[in-house]
Amino acid sequence: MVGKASRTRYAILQHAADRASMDGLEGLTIGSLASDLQMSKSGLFAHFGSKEDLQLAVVEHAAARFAEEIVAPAQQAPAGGERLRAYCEHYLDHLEHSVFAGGCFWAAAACEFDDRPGAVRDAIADGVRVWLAELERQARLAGLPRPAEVAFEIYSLGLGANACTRLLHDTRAFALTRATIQQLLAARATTINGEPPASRVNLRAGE
Amino acid sequence: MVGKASRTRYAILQHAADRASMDGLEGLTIGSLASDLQMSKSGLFAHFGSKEDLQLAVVEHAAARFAEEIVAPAQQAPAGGERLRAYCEHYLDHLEHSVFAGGCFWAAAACEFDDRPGAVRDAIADGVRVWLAELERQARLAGLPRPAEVAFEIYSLGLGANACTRLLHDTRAFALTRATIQQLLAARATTINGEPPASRVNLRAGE
DNA sequence: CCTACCGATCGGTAGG
DNA sequence: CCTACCGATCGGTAGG
Repeated sequence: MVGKASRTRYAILQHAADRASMDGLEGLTIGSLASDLQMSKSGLFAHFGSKEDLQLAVVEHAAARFAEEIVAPAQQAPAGGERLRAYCEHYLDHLEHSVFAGGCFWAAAACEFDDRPGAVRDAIADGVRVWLAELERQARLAGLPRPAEVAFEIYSLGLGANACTRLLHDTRAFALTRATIQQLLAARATTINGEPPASRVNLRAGE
Repeated sequence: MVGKASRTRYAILQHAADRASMDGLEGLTIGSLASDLQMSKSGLFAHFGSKEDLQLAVVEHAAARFAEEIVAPAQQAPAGGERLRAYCEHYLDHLEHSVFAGGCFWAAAACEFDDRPGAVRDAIADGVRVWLAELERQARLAGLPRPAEVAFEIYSLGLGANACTRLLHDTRAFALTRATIQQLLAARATTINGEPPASRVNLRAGE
């Protein structure tokens, strides 16, 4: 059974991740979260030992949501190039439908904590590393040359899409990102500068 | 003559931009800035009318520094593809040499304010728009197809390079970014999907 | 989960 | 540019 306390905790984390995607993890305050959720400050605080523990719990929660909404659905697509496209598509959908009110939680968290030492930063960095490693793995399975470059490019385009839509309110950003990713996967799969891809056939598509 | 007050103001803004690149514009506090600069709170505050005015002044200062250190030096290169490469090179140098202690001020500011309405956000968005428009202009002068895509890609790779170095402390990020940009400019300049570039010769190189 | 409270710090002001 | 101060809010605690 899922206890009342854990349901309350989930509701706190969901709301906190939403707020953090807009105002940042440091912008979260125990007082304003409590008033949003109609609890007392100390009632909310009792679920966590400190503000840092709250921030860590929010990062964990956001990782679970990312896995649920972007990584898991893409497992339907065969490994390699098609799964890479599925990741991009689900990521853009996630942005387009504003799963978190402030766009990509990870883009916001990475920028905010990239110069602050501590456990929160380490947790955010781990999440980003896992994502980059998975992109690189699929690029390699797709037989694309320089898979680390492909992973870096796709990751970067995600950051760009998030920035263009959130900051510039540029509605063309989604189409632009889709076109750019199509373009880059096509270009990479083509012989360029005399370096053909290792294989055009996805040998491990069934794994 | 440059008055004492304006020199003090410059010193405040330089230090504030440095701090903001690490802790964000909202993380700036009048008290900590004053103590860093060995002034009284109200002494520092007197240079600005409010915290928001201070943030706006910091954004303006950062725009001037970006123009000085990235845009101006690249004017040495001929317009078009070479200038695009020069922009990338100077941007990466700017990151590599940590002109601001926390890496790219603009990447940090864009993430932080992308969901907060107000004058500060508008100023940041304007700065980003100017940069994207200049990248697109040079891509067009270079005769590259889809200049808006090229601009978006280069902008995104800058965000990626900043994130990889600051958050992941990944020292390969600079080389990876340089390689990726070389790759993308080469791929774009090549006939792909039956669409040749408008012109391989930079007709307006002398402008 | 609550009320009631703590010391510290916030942005900002008065008056010089 | 300074000292001295304001009300509000911060993270966190005591005690229940």
